[in-house]
Amino acid sequence: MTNRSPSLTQSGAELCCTPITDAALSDAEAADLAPVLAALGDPVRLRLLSIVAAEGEVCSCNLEGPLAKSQPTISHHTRVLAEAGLIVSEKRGKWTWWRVAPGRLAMLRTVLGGS
Amino acid sequence: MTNRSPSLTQSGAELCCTPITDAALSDAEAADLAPVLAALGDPVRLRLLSIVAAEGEVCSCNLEGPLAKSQPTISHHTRVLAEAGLIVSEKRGKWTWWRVAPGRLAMLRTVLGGS
DNA sequence: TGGTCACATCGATGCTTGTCAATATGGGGT
DNA sequence: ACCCCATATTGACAAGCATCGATGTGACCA
Repeated sequence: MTNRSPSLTQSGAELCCTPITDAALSDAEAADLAPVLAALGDPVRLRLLSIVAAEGEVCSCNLEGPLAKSQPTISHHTRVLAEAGLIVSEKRGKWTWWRVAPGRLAMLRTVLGGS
Repeated sequence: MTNRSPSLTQSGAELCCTPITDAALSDAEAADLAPVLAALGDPVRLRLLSIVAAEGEVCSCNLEGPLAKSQPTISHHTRVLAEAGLIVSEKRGKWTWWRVAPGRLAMLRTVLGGS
C-alpha cells in the first residue's frame, strides 16, 4: 500500500449533483452514489449521524452509550460513514471527534429531487 | 391482515420528518427510516428510481433493458422500492406502471437536513 | 519506564441480500 | 379453449455485512 493520509480514509469524490427528477442517473453515477445512501441504510449509523449532526461535534466515547453497541462496532460504523464522506474526524489528544462533513448531506438532498 | 389494496404491499407509515440537524433520531425513528435509505443504497435500485423519476411513469418491461438485469431481479427491486414507499404501481392490462410516490422523497430531504 | 485510556484492527460467526433459473399467475387475443 | 405475453413468486447460491471478543497502536500521565 502506498502513502496515505494518516488517520482516515476519506472519499473526496465529486458526486453527481443533479436531481433525479431532471435526468436519470448513469450507471457510474449510481455506483458512486449508492454507497453513500447505503451508509445511511443502517439504523445504528443513521442514529449515529443524527447524534453528530444534532450535537455538532461528538467524541467516539460518547457514542457507545446512546447507541448501545460495543466499541469495535462503533468504530466500524464511524469508519463506514467517514468513507462515505458523511462525517469527518479530528484527533485531539486521545480522543477522536466527529463532525458532519460539509456539503455532503446537501448534495444528497439535491440528488433526491431538491431544486 | 385487514383489507388492503389488491396489488401492492405499501407502507403508509408516517415517518419522522424533523431534520437530524435539529434533533437526534430516536431508536424507533431510525429503525423506521433506515430501510427507506437502505432501499436507495443499491445502485440498480437507485438507477431504477431515477429512471422512474425522470420519465414520470415507466413500465416494468422498459426497465430490463436499461438496467441490464433479469426480469425476476427487476421485479425484486421494484418490490423493495415499493415496500419502502418510494414508488407506487398501477396495473393497466398486462403491464405494470411505476411512478414515484408523492412526498416520500421530500420527507427524506427534510430529514437529511432540509429547512 | 510502566501503566492506563481511547480507539483501530483482526478473525470468526450468523444473518441478510442480490442474482438468476425455473415455475406460477393471470390478463388478452384468436 | 388455447396460446402468448408480462409480471410475480419460489428456491438456491454466493457475496456482503453487522456484531463482538481478542489484540494491536498510540497518546497521555506519573
